[in-house]
Amino acid sequence: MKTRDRIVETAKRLFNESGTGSVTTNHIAAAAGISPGNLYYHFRNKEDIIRAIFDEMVAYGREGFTSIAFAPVSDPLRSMEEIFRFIQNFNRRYIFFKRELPSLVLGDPVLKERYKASHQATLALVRASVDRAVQTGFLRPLDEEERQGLAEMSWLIALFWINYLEVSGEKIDESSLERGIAISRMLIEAFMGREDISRE
Amino acid sequence: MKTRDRIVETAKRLFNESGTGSVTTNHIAAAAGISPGNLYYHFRNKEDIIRAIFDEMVAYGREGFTSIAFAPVSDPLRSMEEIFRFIQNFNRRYIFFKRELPSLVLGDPVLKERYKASHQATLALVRASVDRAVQTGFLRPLDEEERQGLAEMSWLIALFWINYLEVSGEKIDESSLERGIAISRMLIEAFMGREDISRE
DNA sequence: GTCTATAAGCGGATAGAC
DNA sequence: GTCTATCCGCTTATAGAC
Repeated sequence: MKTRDRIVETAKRLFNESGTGSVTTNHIAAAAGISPGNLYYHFRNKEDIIRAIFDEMVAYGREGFTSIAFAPVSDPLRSMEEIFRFIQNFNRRYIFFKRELPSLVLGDPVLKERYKASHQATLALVRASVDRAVQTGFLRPLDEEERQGLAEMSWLIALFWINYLEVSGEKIDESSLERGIAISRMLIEAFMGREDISRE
Repeated sequence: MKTRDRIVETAKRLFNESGTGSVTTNHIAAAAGISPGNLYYHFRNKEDIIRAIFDEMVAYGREGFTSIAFAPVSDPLRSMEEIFRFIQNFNRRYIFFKRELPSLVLGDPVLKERYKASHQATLALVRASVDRAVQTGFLRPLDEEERQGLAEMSWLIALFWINYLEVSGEKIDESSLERGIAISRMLIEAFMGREDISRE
C-alpha cells in the first residue's frame, strides 16, 4: 500500500475514533508508522488530508448509490430499504464526517462547494426515484411540491438518522439502524396509493 | 451585567460565528473585555463554559417549548407549525451547538448525559402530542409503533432541518425555514384522517 | 521518499500582586 | 474580582541530511 494511501486510511480511522479536532498530524504520522516530515511531503496540512478522505468518500458513495438506484426495481419498497441500508453503512464508515459536517464545510470553502455539489446530485437521484414511483402508480398522485418535499424528507432522514441515534445516546448497531429503515418505510407507505381504502 | 454572564454571552456569540474549535479562551476574554486570568477565575476551562451555555439553552428551550405545547389547541396543524417555528428560531440562536452536537457529546460525558435527558424529555412531549391528536381524531388511528415513528420523524426533522439547510449550502432565513415548516405539515397531513376519501 | 531535528507560535492554565 | 506575567506543552510546518 502506498504511503499516501496509508496516511488517508490511518487518518480516517483516527478521525472516526476521536474526531478531527483532537487528532494531530503527529498522531496520524505515528499511527501510520512514518515520520511527521514524511506526512508533510505527501500533504500540505490536515485540511488537505480531510479533503482527500472526502474525495474518496464521494467516489465510494457515488458508485454504490447509483448502482442500487438504477437497478431494475421489482418491489419499490424493498428497493428503498436497500438504498437506505447502504446509506446507513456508508454513514457509519465515514462517521466523523457525518458528525462534523457542518463545522467542516463552515471552515473550508473548497470542501463546502464539493459537498454541495455531491449533495445536490444525490438529492436529484432521490427526486427522480420519487417521480418514477409516482408515474408507475406505486405512490399516489403527488404534485410538484409534494414530490420535492417527500424526496427531501426521505433524504434528510437517511442523512441524519445516524446523528439522531448518536445524540439520543442510542447504540449504533444493526437493530437501531433497522429502526431507521422501519421509519422510512412508514413515511413511504403514508404516500402510497389508497387501494386499501377505495376498495371499502 | 455580571462578568460571568458576559463571558457566557460573548462565548456564545463567538462560537456561533466561528465554532468552538477555533475560538480560544483568550479570544473570549479579549472580546469580553477582560483578562485571561479573570476568565479562569469564573470558569475552570472552555468545556466548563460550553456546559454553562448548554444549561442556559436547556432552560430557555424548556420554557418556550412547554408553554407552547401545553397551550389549548384549536387548530392542531397551526399549533404544530408554531412549535416548529419556535424550534427553528431556537436552533438558530444556539446554532454552534447544533453544528457540533455529535462531537461535543462525544468528547464530554457530562454533556452527553445532560443532553440525552433533555432530548428524551422533549421527545416524550412530542409523543404525547401525537397521542392526543390520535385520540381527538385529528390523526387517523395509528398503532403504537406508528405513533412512536411519527413522533420521531417529526422530531428528527425539527432538529436537523437547520443542519440540512446548512450542508445543502442554502441560506438560513425566513423563507428556507418556512420550507421546513411546509414539509413538516406535509408529513402530518399524510397521517391525518381520511374523511376526504371516505366521503367519495 | 523518508528521516531527524528544530523553529516558531499558540493555547491552556496558574501564581501572585492589587 | 481582576489584572499582569509567565510557564508548560503541544502542534504545525520547514530545513536539510540520507
